[in-house]
Amino acid sequence: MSQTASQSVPPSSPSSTPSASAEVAPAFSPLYQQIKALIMRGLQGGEWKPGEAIPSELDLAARFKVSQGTVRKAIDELAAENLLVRRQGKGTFVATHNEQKIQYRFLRLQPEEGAPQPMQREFLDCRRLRAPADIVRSLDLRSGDMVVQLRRTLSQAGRPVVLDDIWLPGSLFKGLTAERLTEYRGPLYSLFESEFGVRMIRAEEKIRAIAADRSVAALLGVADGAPLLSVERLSLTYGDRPVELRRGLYNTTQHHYRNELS
Amino acid sequence: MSQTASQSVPPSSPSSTPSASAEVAPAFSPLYQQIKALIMRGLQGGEWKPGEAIPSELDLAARFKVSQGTVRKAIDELAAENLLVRRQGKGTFVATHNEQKIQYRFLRLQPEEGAPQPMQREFLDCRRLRAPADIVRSLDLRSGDMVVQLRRTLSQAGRPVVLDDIWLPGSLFKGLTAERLTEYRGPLYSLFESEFGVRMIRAEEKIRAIAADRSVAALLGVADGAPLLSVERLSLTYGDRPVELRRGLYNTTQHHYRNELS
DNA sequence: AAGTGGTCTAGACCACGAT
DNA sequence: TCGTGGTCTAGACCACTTG
Repeated sequence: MSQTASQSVPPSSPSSTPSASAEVAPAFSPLYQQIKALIMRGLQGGEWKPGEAIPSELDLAARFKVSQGTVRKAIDELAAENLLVRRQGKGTFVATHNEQKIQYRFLRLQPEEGAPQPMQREFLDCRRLRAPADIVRSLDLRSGDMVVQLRRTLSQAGRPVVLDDIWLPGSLFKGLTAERLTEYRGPLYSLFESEFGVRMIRAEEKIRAIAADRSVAALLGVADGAPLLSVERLSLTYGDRPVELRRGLYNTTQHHYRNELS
Repeated sequence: MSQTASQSVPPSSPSSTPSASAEVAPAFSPLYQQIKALIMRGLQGGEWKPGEAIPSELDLAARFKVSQGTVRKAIDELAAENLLVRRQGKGTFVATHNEQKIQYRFLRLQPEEGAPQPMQREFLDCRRLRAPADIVRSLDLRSGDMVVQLRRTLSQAGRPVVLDDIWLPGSLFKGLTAERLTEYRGPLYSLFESEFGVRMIRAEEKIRAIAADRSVAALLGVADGAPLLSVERLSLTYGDRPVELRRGLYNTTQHHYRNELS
């Protein structure tokens, strides 16, 4: 804590926070935000792995020399951002993509009627190539960098519903092969998390309606020119660094994309 | 407060909260939740109107005979749900749909490039009729109830981008006419709020891709069969009562629907 | 019974906005 | 200068989970 920890003794200089040089704009942040940043750094650095418990509030309070209430507020915000999950009586846990409950944390597609069903995956392609210009831009790479490109479908009752094209930075996904993909049980993000230490925290989606071209129509089993939902998702990890670009095409005759506004 | 307000004197009976009969499941809720419910009742009852300030935290604490911290936590949650807006140094205000800043609180459509522009509205239709069966179901009406049906477009640079069909319970929107609609400046929800006291708090959307039929294609200036984004929105007011069904068709050649996941 | 998160209180001080 | 929300603390007790 650069900010004086014991509030009862006021700091002599009012702006005692910043790191002396370079920094100009922030100049101050509440204690709990600093604690939040420290916890986040621990998460990013792998001090606590997904699914594991972080230290108790009292432990963290002792470690950081602040009150439990301050730690609590930091954790509250991290829990609100879905980075942590509180469980009363048990502890606070690092969020993960392989919870038994919500299978696809980011997939908003729902069947028109009835409860969400598990989907069957099939991988059609997995290759490494130099990133095309648009991918370079989206993933914030340098031109010439390698990317892994995947293509897969999600099916329900034998009918393909989703066709995903996925691009991943080659530097982060060194040993990713078609084999690893097909043999892995569970969501892709779960594999990314456990095998490559890449944790998707947040994502931004751009949604459009497009017409199926011939090749896509064949893969999804729809008519040429049929309307499809185009979902372009950019997934981000800690520090809002982009680590996946996904272009999905959804057949929405039996499904819809569900969203809540407030 | 049915729960004992002064914590220092513990209640003799541990389960002194519930209202004796009928209720079985809840049987207990934290003090701040009860305060939250009371504030929400004030909002619903119109004690404080949209845009107005609610009493200060200390005032509310005094009124409800609880500490400021408890009121604070209640308000925190209401602010997180976008029912209230905190403004440091000024007070806490009732959320409204006619803020200068975000013009369309619920419209997620963005131009492909450049900043969001204001859109031109045009009303094509406004009529009262007996609710069709599907509308009855969605709006939780009784069969035979009247509804107001609107049709309008939103355009940008002279090109129509959105075609909305809107259904509203007739009982809530008694004096709604085409004139009122065309002469009103500002978002529809702002008009609903100020003229009819109907406040949209939350909404659920189902999104699909569909092909434009002939009449729609003509209105949106696209080819017959062109893919369009179909956005079905159910808007809810206090107590999750549905008060609007909106079927929108978006031309997403120059725009996209933006969403954030976490 | 022990340990965890969850609630509640009371009081201090800070930062912001209006006066 | 005053009133507002925002931060921080310290301590009490409650509710849930595990041994």
